[in-house]
Amino acid sequence: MKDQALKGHLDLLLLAVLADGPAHGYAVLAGLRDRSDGVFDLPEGTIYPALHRLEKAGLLTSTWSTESGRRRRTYSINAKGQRAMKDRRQGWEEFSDAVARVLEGNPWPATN
Amino acid sequence: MKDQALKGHLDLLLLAVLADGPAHGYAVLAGLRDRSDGVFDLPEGTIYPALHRLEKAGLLTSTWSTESGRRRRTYSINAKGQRAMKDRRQGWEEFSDAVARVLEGNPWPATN
DNA sequence: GTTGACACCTAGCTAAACAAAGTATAGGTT
DNA sequence: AACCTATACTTTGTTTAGCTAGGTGTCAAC
Repeated sequence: MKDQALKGHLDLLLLAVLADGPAHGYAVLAGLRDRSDGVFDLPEGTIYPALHRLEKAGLLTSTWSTESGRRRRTYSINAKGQRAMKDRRQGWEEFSDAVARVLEGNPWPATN
Repeated sequence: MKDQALKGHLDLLLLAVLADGPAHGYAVLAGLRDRSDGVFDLPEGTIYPALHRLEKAGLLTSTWSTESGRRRRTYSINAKGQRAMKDRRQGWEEFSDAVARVLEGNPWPATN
């Protein structure tokens, strides 16, 4: 994947993964990789701070647990997060549609 | 449009506009705005440095002219730029397809 | 004579993704 | 026992591209 391509779209991806059910960071990481067929194989240094940011913004809540000796922080999307996801999803649609229109080419003769 | 959403995708948009024919910076600005139905209404401080960057990268060439008293720098996409555009276009497809897959939701039961 | 569209420029800021390091457990291999 | 890999989480600091906010100048309209 191209450098910088993710900028501004990661939040939506994380929210979308967590919208299917609570998951801990490492599972989100794996879920994102699998769902995107390997395109979004993101480093931990990307995903953990992003989850912290989303929790701080009040879109996620987290709870600690221990599964077979390993500490896990499980994130759940809340109502505010659901709303934010819908907003960002709409934003994504608008964005990608606009890109598509630009890529489609010029609808009027290139006079000037 | 969301903050940061453009990061990493602007080059493709500029190359796509210029692929329809040479244009000066301000015309690229307007073209992008029109083609995207106002979604990409970008400030000059975004577009001019980006065009400079692309020229420096050898994807565009520019020539100065004067049209009714106003200096214009007209940019043309060259062969290298055409190739770069195809690459980035493919990158965009891959990226947006991957986002779409993630947004589609979980294809397997959310056990774990 | 001021406003607004046209047309260009750049220094400096910001924020988000990332690299790179660290901690720690469990399980398998040699 | 020593080693490695996968799991699981954390944080500091770097990068960079878009944007803010200013600047220069022309022309037409009011």
